[in-house]
Amino acid sequence: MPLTRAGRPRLHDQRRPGTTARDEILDAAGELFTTLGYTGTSTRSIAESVGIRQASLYHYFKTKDDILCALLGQTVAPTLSFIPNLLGAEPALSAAEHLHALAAFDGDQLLSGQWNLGALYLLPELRDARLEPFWSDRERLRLHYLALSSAVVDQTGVHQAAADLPFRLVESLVNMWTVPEGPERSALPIHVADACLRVLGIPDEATPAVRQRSLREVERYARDGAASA
Amino acid sequence: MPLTRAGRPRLHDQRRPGTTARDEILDAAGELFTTLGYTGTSTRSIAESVGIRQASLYHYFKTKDDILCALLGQTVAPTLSFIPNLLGAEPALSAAEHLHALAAFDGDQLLSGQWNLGALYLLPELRDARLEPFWSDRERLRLHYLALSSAVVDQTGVHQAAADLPFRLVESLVNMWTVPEGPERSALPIHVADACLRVLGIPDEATPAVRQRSLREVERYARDGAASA
DNA sequence: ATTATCTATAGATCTATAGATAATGC
DNA sequence: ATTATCTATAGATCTATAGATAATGC
Repeated sequence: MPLTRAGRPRLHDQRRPGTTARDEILDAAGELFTTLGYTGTSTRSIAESVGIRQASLYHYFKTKDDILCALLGQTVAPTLSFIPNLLGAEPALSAAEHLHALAAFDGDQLLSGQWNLGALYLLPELRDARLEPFWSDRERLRLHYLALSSAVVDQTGVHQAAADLPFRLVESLVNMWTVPEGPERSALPIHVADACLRVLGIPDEATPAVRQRSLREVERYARDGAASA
Repeated sequence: MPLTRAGRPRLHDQRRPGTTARDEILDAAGELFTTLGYTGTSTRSIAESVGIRQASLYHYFKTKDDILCALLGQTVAPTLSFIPNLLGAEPALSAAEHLHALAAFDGDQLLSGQWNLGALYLLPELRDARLEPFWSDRERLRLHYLALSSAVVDQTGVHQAAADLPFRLVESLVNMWTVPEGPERSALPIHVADACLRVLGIPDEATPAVRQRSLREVERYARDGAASA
């Protein structure tokens, strides 16, 4: 266990959490990209915020884009890999239960990170072609929400136009980062998941039963499923 | 009626709609800021897109910020000035009717412009102090949604956490600009307004009556109110 | 004279690369 | 030898200003 690492020493002590320099850079970039935007954040400001020189970033990332891609990879992927788990639940989940569990898990992902990484998807410069893989992941997620919601409105009789709204409701959690950390904020994802049901025409009286089954699946995954993945 | 205007002639013909150079600039900036972001748009690209030289922008706007401010002024203000009209309706509107009308009008504003100007509020660089007046206008609007929604959930028994969601649902229309222009898209604001009621616990069966009264107020304003303002 | 544009440019960035330097590891 | 950092810098931007120029208006 070396007391110091190989390579020329830094001029400044570590300022950012993370066991590797790469993680320190991603932490700084996560904060700056989400607060100042991608183009609004210079590689120099990232480096300063880590406590290294601007050129040293390029030892870990080929371009500024690469830093953004590494951050984006942390966002949609966990929710996408949660989906097969819901599809395989025994006994099978109803569309409403599946949707509720998805919304609760996804919402929790969006709010629980150190920085508001979900907001990166709202940056206009992200529409660029080089970032297409991340958009198509997100689009797959949206279509999954849409299919589940569509099945629900078929039963409740609410207009099909409502089927896009659960995805939008969960997405809007990225605009709720102003809520201070605490029990109120932690409860937001479940309130939003409940709201997804109401917006599709499921009466409020029917939600406790759906919520109970849904949260059981989410917690089971948090306990077993994620560990085995 | 002069055939040509005073001042040195431009090198290129007009490319942008608008009767004044200022409007041409705002049109170009509206497109570029909403698609590439604020920092991602250079003053040179705005000028090129208008068909003038970069320095000529500064005859109309003191700084790049000034261009953004002029665009932001076009967004929240119309909805805010619609509110007194709803408060003065005779006979008085119920909270649900008032909320529905507000959502339908606001949603229509967000979708009907030439560019997706509502998305400017999602740009992270906008959090800056110099743009504070626009944020506080938007916050006033949010609190109005919140008060109305709060009154509705008091009656339906749905959890208070739902009271922030109608504002978020309407706001999410800025992420629906991908829907192609046509009847489906024009119907979105009303579907979202309906969804605001369901999310607060009003059953779908009760919405047609609310919608009827709400849309009567919106149309009355479109006919008389806005003209007199 | 006034106006709206133009050309030219200052001075401050910005990203990325080249290559030196100062540690550890073998 | 390998690694992680550093210094230095090229070349391409970017915003904003100064001042020339080519119209109309009186």
